[in-house]
Amino acid sequence: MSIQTRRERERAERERLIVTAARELAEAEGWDAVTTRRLAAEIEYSQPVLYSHFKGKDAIMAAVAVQGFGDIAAELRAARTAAGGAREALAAVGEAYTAFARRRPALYDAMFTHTVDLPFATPEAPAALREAFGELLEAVRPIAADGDDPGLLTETYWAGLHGLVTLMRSGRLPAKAHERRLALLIGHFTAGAS
Amino acid sequence: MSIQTRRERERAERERLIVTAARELAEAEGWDAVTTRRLAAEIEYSQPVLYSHFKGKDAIMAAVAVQGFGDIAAELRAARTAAGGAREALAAVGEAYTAFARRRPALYDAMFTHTVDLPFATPEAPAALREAFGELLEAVRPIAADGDDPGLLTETYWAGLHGLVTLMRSGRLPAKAHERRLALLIGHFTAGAS
DNA sequence: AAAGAAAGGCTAGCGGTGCTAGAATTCGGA
DNA sequence: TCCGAATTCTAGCACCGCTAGCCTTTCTTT
Repeated sequence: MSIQTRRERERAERERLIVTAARELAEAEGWDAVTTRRLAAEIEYSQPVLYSHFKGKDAIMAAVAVQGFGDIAAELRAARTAAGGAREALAAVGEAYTAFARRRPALYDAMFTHTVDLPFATPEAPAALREAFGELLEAVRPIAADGDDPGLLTETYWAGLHGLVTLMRSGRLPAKAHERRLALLIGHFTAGAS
Repeated sequence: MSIQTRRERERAERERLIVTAARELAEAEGWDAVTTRRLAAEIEYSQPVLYSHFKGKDAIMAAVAVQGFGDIAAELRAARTAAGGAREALAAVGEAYTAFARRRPALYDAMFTHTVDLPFATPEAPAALREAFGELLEAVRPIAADGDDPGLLTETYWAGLHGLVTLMRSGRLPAKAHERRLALLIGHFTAGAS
């Protein structure tokens, strides 16, 4: 049994190596630079090894995305719990979200832009993903008006944040006034709340 | 001179043919199906002909996008002018925008998702693009509070709409509750307006 | 009308992509 | 020590965007 477990351990380690290499390469040079050949060279194995771990390149990106959900969940939680009132918490979470997107664009793309076959708004979604959404939800819930579904309101707020960062990163919105736009979004969502 | 003008006319016609073929192919089978070989076959010329009209595939997509801006501008204007009050106009424009995105996803991607080197928030932006944004602006302006920059508010509203449609189309938001999310977004933007 | 010049489109090919079949190698167990 | 099984690699497929250079067609000039 010991040999078997060692093999499995080494295999898991190599899988982590692949995901880490993909993430670092993407963050350093963008996803276009992450080719299967390049990635194979990076981990010092041949290309087909990648396919014994993942179904294809998209699956590798999905694994990177899951890592990212863990990261952003932690950052959102830190921002939320450090804030004073409900208004401040919503603003802090919004700022943390857009800051994450701007600081780690490649990771953000894997998580929210690239087509990926991860289950999202279902119970089968990865734990890290549900946790990240949960942080948004906890920040939105206190400012939800009576009769508003907090989940739907969170999705709408999330869409606003997502739209801001994607339009800005593609050059369709000038980065200059980002803070003011974000303030407008937050202001309209907190209008009439305590 | 007549020969020269005939040549130019034929050349312009062929250019239109390329853009139309690209748009139709993209709308029928998605942008992945739009390869230079496929496109060349569609217009019954060889590949290099494409490059005598456009710098590359991205430039063809940009040309398709510009067509799309004209389309959406017309639809937004129709929705806005048909609406009664300011609130209704904002809602109508929002609904028209998301309906356009859902009805013509490939076109929407070329316009708002795909990386493209069109100038956006500058005076050099294509006329159709500025017109489309202008329609949004005219719908938002009446509900802007004193002290709010209408342009920035429009950009923020636009980001909300864009976030909703992109997250929904990538499967990250369930399509089911789209109308309710849209209503929430519109409601928060019209809060406190006439 | 014939010859030269210019313009335009085509064939063929380059270097790259994601992915895979099948050979070669390594390694544990008898 | 040898065999069988698991694993890794080499080599290659079909496709991508793009381009060099030949060849045909068309216009201009003598």
